[in-house]
Amino acid sequence: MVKRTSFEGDSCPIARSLEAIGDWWSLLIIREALFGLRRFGEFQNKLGMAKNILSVRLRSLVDHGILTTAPASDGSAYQEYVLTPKGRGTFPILVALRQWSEEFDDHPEEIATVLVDREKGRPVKKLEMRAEDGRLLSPAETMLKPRPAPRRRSA
Amino acid sequence: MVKRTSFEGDSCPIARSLEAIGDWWSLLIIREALFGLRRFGEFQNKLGMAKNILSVRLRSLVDHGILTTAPASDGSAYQEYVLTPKGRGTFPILVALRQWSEEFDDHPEEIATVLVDREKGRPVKKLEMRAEDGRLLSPAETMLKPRPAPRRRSA
DNA sequence: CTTGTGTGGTTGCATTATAAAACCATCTGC
DNA sequence: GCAGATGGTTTTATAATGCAACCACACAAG
Repeated sequence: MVKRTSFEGDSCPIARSLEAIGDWWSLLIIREALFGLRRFGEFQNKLGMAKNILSVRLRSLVDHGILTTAPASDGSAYQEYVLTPKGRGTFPILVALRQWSEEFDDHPEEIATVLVDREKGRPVKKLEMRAEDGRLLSPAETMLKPRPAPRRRSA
Repeated sequence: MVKRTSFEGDSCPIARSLEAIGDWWSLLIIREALFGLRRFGEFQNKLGMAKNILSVRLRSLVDHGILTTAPASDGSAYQEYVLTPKGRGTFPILVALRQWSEEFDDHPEEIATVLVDREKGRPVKKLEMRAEDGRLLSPAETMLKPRPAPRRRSA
């Protein structure tokens, strides 16, 4: 087989995430969905992508439990694509991508929008990683540990 | 042209990030680089990917300023690929991807490792988004604002 | 009921990206 | 200088992507 390698079954959680949303368009579709887009035509218009590709991606996102198809909403007989909790859970990923661009992009002046605190209108802080006890952690202060054995039948 | 659409020049910072690291392999290469891998063969062995693809990806990452080629390190006349600050800045993205998988994966028992606080050995908390004044923010408490006009020649 | 229009796709075909394997150049040890 | 390891490039085949054309259905007007 010469097909694109799949990360399904890989034990690395990063690879597993990429398997679901690691392609060219999925995260942008999710971005628009977080913004409230729901209809096929809305996505197609906003993203300017080919309809067949959009079709395939939407199906894939539904298969991965990120979107779900709702029968209707405004009376029309068409269906809509709405985010599941899993889909909404990608928000930190999008924020991290956004902040990386804001911090390191070679042409930051071309970035059109800033993510702000709705209440104060001020930019949000960089994502913070904290220990269980609340200490702020740098990458160097973390490490990977083998997953603890799953406790059996003890709820 | 029928080539893959490029997000270069797009005003959305998420699209701009994806332009650099939004493909199948780049984030995994970066993941290994964060782990300390530096040599072509190390990447190739660890990731099990085709050498030509690795070659293309490494070049692309270097072009995007995420990796840089260091002339040597252990005396051998080969070059190494090391992360730039921009490259190390992707850490939160990888953490976000990891945590998303940990929280929503259909088969979490297949995930091999946990990211822990090095000092205590306890899992790190979920990434937190905070306002300038320290308030913890949910997605709904944020919004996008047009980028403030760049102040000209005022330092 | 027939025609027209908009939405939501699918199909066909050309182009590009990805993958495996073979190949090649350079370095390293001897 | 020869054998093997390292670090790639080239070749060739398959899969993914993108555009355009097409089709199905709903709805509205005439």
